[in-house]
Amino acid sequence: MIPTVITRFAPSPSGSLHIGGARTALFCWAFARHVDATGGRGSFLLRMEDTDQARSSEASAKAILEDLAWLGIDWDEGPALAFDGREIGGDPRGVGPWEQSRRAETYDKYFAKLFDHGLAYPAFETPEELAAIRAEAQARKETFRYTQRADYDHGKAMERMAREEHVLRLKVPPEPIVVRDEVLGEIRFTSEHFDDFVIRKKDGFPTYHFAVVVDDALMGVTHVLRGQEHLNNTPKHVALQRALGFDTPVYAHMPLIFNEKGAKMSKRERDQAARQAVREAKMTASPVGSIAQGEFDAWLRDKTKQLGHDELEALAAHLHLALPEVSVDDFRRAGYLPAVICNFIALLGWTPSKHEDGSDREKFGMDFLGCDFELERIGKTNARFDRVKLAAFNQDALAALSDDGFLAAWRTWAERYDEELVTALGAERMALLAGSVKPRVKTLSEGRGIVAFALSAPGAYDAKAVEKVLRKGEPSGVDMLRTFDREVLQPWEGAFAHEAVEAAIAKWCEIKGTKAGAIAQPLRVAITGGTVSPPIGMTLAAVGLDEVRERIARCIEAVAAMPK
RNA sequence: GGCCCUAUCGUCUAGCCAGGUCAGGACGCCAGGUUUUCAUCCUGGAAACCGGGGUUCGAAUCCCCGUAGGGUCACCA
Repeated sequence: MIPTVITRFAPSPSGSLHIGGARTALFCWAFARHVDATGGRGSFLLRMEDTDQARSSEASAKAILEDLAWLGIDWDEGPALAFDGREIGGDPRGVGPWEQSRRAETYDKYFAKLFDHGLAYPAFETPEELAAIRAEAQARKETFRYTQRADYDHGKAMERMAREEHVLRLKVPPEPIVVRDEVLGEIRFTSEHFDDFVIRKKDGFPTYHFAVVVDDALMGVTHVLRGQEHLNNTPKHVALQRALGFDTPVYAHMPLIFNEKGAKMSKRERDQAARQAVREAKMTASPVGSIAQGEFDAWLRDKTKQLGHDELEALAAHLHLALPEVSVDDFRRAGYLPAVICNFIALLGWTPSKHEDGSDREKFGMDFLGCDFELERIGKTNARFDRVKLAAFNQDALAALSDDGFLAAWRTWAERYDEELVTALGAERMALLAGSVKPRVKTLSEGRGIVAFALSAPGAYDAKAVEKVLRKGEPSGVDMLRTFDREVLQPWEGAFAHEAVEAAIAKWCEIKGTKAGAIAQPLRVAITGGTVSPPIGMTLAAVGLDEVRERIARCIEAVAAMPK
């Protein structure tokens, strides 16, 4: 059965998949699934726009594929990828290849068609010449538009083409173009606002505008969902479709995702944050070995320059700076759940249907999104990316997991991004602590902080806690620790398990006629150095009997040595 | 600067298209409560229709003008 609706996501493999791209892909995916759910047949296809030879890389293409797959955004047609037991992609209709760099023959055919019909013509100005003309126009406060020169001579142009570098431009007819957009309505562009734009670069590759129109048409794309930054490109694409005799697909331009500052979220955000911190710290020498001084200077001066991921992380660590997550991979490393990311970004610019009882819906999974996604509920206003709310969503989702489910997610994450934690903690203690970590973290990466006490003895004791919990009172906390150690820990028999410890503490307190806090807090300080930790039984069990007694002894000693 | 888009709590938004509700929800914030700490959890609260004109008995909702924000102006995509 031939799909009735075909959507596509066509990233440029020149970096990592950022959150805005992920949302575009998600909406394209969701719309295709929605068509499936309503009796039609939808297909979501993935294409790589790699016509920029200098910037594109295969590594980036692969990473983008993986990021999408990890998010659960599977493409029906496109590059093949095996991920997590799923076989994604393929070419059931035979409309590939999916990399534009491999479609040169196809483009050449359509270039020839346009050229033969006099709808495209060569131009010989160099980029420098064009830049000069633009600068002149700008000095006169005019906008430069390229139109065919009055003295254009086709015969001469043909001759020059054979021996001179040139581009191909589309001869755009002087008529207004009305774009029908599913989100924004009808938008009228008058002809004086677009020019004879380049469709083939001097290296022979098509420009984005040309490739996108040809590929969308040949691949049967029926619905183009993309960000509003493309709105001004649309009349160009429509002009091209007319020249080539293609149908115009349905367009839906969605609102942009903004950063905290209210500007379009950009891949350069992390570098900007780091650069600002460096300036504020008045740092001039590269503090990280892997960043050469020359590179550091250039990066500091040129705000378009980006450092490698690891270099940037190292620099941020040196500055004690938390870099904002921008790409899908950033969020993955930080320990956000893919379903939460999808849920959250779906809410940026789109609203789900209400619950049956009329109340607002906010939390939902991919299955629901695939059924519920309708174009008419896409909004028009740009949305600020609220990291705090995303974190709250992630925390809720984590908390909703069963203990085993959380453990699995935590371990999978740690095995990939914090191998040392897995080794140091061990499978058993990780399982023991998972239930305590679960309600205390917003992201999986925060787990390490919660279990830090189990990894090593405190290096120092919080002064305030020592004063309040260990020194004050009669008997003092230190006295309580001594007695507790002597009466409960020293004679301990059997497994030193969470519940057993908890029960022993409760019983001991009853006998002593004190509140549980009177011993729990001193124990916390002795074991962790501070007053905050998981339930006391769990805290002790995770550390182990011998180590607990050792830490108590060391704490008592340390407190005695501390100044009052 | 030209063109294009947009405008409801601090933020994401419902309500607008088919004018009439104390303008609803979520995150955050504040105040209580539960709890051996922290976190979780529960209850309550403050918090918005950008401004000005119209149309109308009645405007967040329709129209116009301002203002503000954003996007875009490449041989990048």
